[in-house]
Amino acid sequence: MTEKPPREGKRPTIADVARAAGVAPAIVSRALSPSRRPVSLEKKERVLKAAAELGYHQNPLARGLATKSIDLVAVIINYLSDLSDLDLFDPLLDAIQSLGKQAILIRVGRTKRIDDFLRNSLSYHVHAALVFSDFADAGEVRALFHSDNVLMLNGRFDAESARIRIDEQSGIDELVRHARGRGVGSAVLVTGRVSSLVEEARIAAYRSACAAAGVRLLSEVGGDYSYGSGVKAAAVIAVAMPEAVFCTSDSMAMGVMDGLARAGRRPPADYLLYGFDAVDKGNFAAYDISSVGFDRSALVAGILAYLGAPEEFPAAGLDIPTRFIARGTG
Amino acid sequence: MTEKPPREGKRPTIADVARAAGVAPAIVSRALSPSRRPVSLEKKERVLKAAAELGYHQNPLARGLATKSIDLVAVIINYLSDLSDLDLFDPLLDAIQSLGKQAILIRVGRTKRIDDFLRNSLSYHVHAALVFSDFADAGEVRALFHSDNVLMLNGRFDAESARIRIDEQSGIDELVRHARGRGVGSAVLVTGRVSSLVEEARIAAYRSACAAAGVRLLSEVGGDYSYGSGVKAAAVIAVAMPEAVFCTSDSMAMGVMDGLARAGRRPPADYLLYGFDAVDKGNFAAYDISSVGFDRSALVAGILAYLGAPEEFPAAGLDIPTRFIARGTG
DNA sequence: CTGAAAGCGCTAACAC
DNA sequence: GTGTTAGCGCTTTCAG
Repeated sequence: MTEKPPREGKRPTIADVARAAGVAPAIVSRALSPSRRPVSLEKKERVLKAAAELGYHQNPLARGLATKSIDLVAVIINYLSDLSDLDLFDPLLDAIQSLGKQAILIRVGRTKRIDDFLRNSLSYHVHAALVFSDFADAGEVRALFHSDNVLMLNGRFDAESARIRIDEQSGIDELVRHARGRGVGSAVLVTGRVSSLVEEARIAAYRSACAAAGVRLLSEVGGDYSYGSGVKAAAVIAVAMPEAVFCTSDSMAMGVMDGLARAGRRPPADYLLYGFDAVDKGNFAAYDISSVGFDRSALVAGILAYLGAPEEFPAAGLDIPTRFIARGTG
Repeated sequence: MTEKPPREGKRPTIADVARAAGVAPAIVSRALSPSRRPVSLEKKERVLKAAAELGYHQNPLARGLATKSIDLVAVIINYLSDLSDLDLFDPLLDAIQSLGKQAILIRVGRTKRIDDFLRNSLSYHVHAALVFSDFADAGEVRALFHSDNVLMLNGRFDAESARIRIDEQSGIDELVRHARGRGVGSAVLVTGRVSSLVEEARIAAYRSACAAAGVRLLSEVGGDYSYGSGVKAAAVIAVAMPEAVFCTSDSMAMGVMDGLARAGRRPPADYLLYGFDAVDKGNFAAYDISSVGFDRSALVAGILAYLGAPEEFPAAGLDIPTRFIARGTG
């Protein structure tokens, strides 16, 4: 790292490199461009040498202003709080960076005013936006971003938007059939934040799967995806013990398990327990919870494909299938 | 949202607003600036009205180029994988955004070439960088960033760098004394990635605490902070069962607990088990692990103070004390 | 208080 | 293949 700006205190610019290499600034721009642009080999080498000696680094602000594009991907989430987030976002960050882009993580929390986060922010100019948060539909997001490269992963897509959908119905059907096969006639469903479209669809999937399999849904208990809310739900469930408990997150299932253990009820002996997400990072021996999962690397690969060539992404979107994953509790 | 750019397909610029309001571009710039700059109230109102009608949004790239600053905070981490990361980064993101800034998350993984991620990237021009990853020391990071606002949170600081240090020794001393008080004479230490400076210091703290308290450290078993590595470590530990097991992460402690349970050994009856981090999100009933923790909101508050006014940050850095948190296993 | 003009550092278009 | 020129959209002197 031979840092040696020509003018003290200022970083070298393309003009400095041009001067040092004895060429025009435009030549430097071309020589340093990743795509092959017309420059003689000899000059290119001179430029590269001069740039290295000066410790030159391109100013992405200036480039972004000139090209109207920037290698930044906005990742819009509600929270970073669930165990399953670790499984997903760590490899996702890696994937984004492998493309030479960087991720700007926007956590909208429970506000509905997503544009407050974007007003005058860089986010307007990102290469692409990955929308996991359900607090925005496709139209809103498109209006918010300068970029049209918006990938909806929250279920709130429309005909114009690129999307990846996790097909939860398939895995849920399988799960409920499995429970039925083990003699379950009635069950309780513990839900997450019901205002979410994804959660709404998930709940509907459980209802239809239960109806189809002949499992009676005794009640639905509201939670917030968290372990603590599962523990709370257990208090309600314990009153009229069902044969099975379906939870729309693994964390809640863990909570239910511990909550019901206080009442001396343990799966799978006393009831069958099912989670959702099939998290790796939370697959502890003490909570060996049967669940519904999908291939996360397939999701990341899909996102990667989108980021690499948004225009070639299938117009119909991508569907990632889910499947039932049998573990110890059901 | 009254979007109505004057020229089709292009976002309105400051010039468009100026034209609509019948003033000069400079006036618009001043009127829209957050800091109070000389503009007559009447024109300011005209500008604000015109901007709203046109759906004008400032272009941060252009502003950044002109002002050489941008409201972006780089957060540099190794991985996003531990349970404790959820406890920290969710509130941290919230805090950064509350300042009107956005976070760009840089995951360096196990590469040592951190600058590969930064080369020609926006990161060079961030308002500040928060360095959690230990793959860079203070000097390297300062050289990498255009900004001098680098906050070291990885222990690798020098006299010039702002820093927040988690004082782990205090909590570890307390923990070991606690174990000694319960009759522990010998113990095994399960460590994380030892190439990390923080981990190195943590290990040293355990050694000195054990020496001081009169606890014999039988051996040190290498892990990688993860649950799985804890399970593996248990196989080694089971051979010569110690009176206590100290782990440098809660996740590993959970793994050790499950691994030793296979051999029929359970804490606290058969041995005492201690973790590190005192994660909230992973504080499950089945893993009620005694641990060392610190006030995460104090850390976030410290970071917030730094971001708000880096130059006023105490030159001596900030120390966050840790304390022993007694739970069920020790 | 106002506005013209000069950049910030880079790329794209156009001549040569 | 090369160099010149003209912006990208904004802020900031600096006269008025």
